[in-house]
Amino acid sequence: MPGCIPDGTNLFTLHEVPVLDFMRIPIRDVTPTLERATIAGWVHEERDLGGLAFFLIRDRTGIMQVTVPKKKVPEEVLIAIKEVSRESVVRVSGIIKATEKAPGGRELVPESFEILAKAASPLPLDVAEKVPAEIDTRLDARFLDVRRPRIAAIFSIRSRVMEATHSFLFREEFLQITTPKVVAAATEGGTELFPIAYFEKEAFLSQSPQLYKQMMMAAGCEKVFEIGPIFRAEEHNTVRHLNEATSIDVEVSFADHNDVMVLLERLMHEIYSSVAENCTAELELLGIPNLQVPEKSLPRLPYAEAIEIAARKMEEPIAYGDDLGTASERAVGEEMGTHYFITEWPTAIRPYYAMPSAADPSICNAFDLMHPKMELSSGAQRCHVYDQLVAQIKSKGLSPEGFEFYLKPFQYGMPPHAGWGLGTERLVMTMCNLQNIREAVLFPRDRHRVTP
RNA sequence: GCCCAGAUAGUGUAGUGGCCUAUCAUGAUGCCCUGUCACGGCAUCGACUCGGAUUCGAAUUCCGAUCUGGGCGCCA
Repeated sequence: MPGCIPDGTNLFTLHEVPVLDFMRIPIRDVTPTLERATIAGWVHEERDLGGLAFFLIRDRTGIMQVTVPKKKVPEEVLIAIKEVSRESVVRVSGIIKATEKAPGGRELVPESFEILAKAASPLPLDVAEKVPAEIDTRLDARFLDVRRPRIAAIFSIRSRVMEATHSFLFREEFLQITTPKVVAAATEGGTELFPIAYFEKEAFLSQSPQLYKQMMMAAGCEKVFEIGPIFRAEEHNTVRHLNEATSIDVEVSFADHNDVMVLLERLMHEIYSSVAENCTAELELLGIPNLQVPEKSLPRLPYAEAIEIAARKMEEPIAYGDDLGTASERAVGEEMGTHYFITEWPTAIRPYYAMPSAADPSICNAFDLMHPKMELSSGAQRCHVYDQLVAQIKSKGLSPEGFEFYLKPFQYGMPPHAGWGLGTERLVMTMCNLQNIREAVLFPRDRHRVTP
């Protein structure tokens, strides 16, 4: 069978797609030992030397050279290679030749060269990366941008991050849930919400699944997770904020902050290990040949000590009770040199739902997971005692009436619980050493961008 | 929300009042080339965000608009 290799690795035969016309071998699987092959992909580069022309054909699995000795190929092939443009989709069949002169030690000499879809020119950006493109140009033509192997590698890694997360949490017997993204009111207060038109009612896009996760604790589910979008209507303009982000959210019953910190550091270790093991080619493309896997156990840095470090290393004064700004985060991160937790936060600067410490109610059982360059996750043991929660809402200057649907489960048997939310984009960004968080999302939503 | 910066061929850039019918690279088109791999050579094509002002003269200075990038706050 032409176009099929002996072990049946062909993608299409594997899935028994009856369109035999498209039978082709993934480029990665074209070895010098094959006699003939059909490949399909995009024209990455062309080099015409006169009597001899070279085409680099790229599919998802790799790039290989098609060599055209013009005097030795059919007339139709000559017509096609004259007509074809860069980034057109082609299907090429012919003889495989082992040769040291070609990348990968093999080349394809075509007997047929079909143009399946011609690409217009000029291209909105240079896929072969001879000329760089700015992030804005790239996002406008994201489909072309992602054709670049280096960019595709980011999303391959992101996919692996999500797979590792699922697999870890399922192994830990978590229940995967999905909760509404259209909500009636603020869940945490503070951050701005996107209002939406919802028939005759007022509604918003959800900024966090937090309250729903907590309700699932009252529902007796004990261990739940959700990976989904969160929306924040802040008009920030930075390389580490998005208005739509993907949150990995976890909530666990009969657990405190220490338990879920252990869960989080184990997850981080597992994600990094999985990427290091399964994404070697992608990491190589991104210039990270040796991905540093964080230790299974990460340092716990009490907030008070973080403030001390920041105060020592920074020009500007900072005192206990202040929020850690960007500069102080970096100063502390530099000192720590690894992922770490900031623990024992003052109750005054954390949300109403954080559980105050039994030993000292002025600090609470909240924590942040930090990468040396930025915050990745925040979490806490939640307050599960109804009267105490109402009191805390009031002490933050909020009105309990606005939290009726949230408070109700706390009156009918809410177990003690704790959880966290982890920013997927920030995780991928820091892991891949990306300079802009928009690199870590296919179609970012920022202050100015709603398309594509 | 506050602050800073920027906008020149499809893409990435040079340019600081006349030397700009605008530089370089990449690209596209045509010609030459049988081992390229950032192929090479020759020729051609293609741009100053918009509006106003200053000036003999503006890509360049000023004002306004539009669009964009970034810093801070806050956060994932």
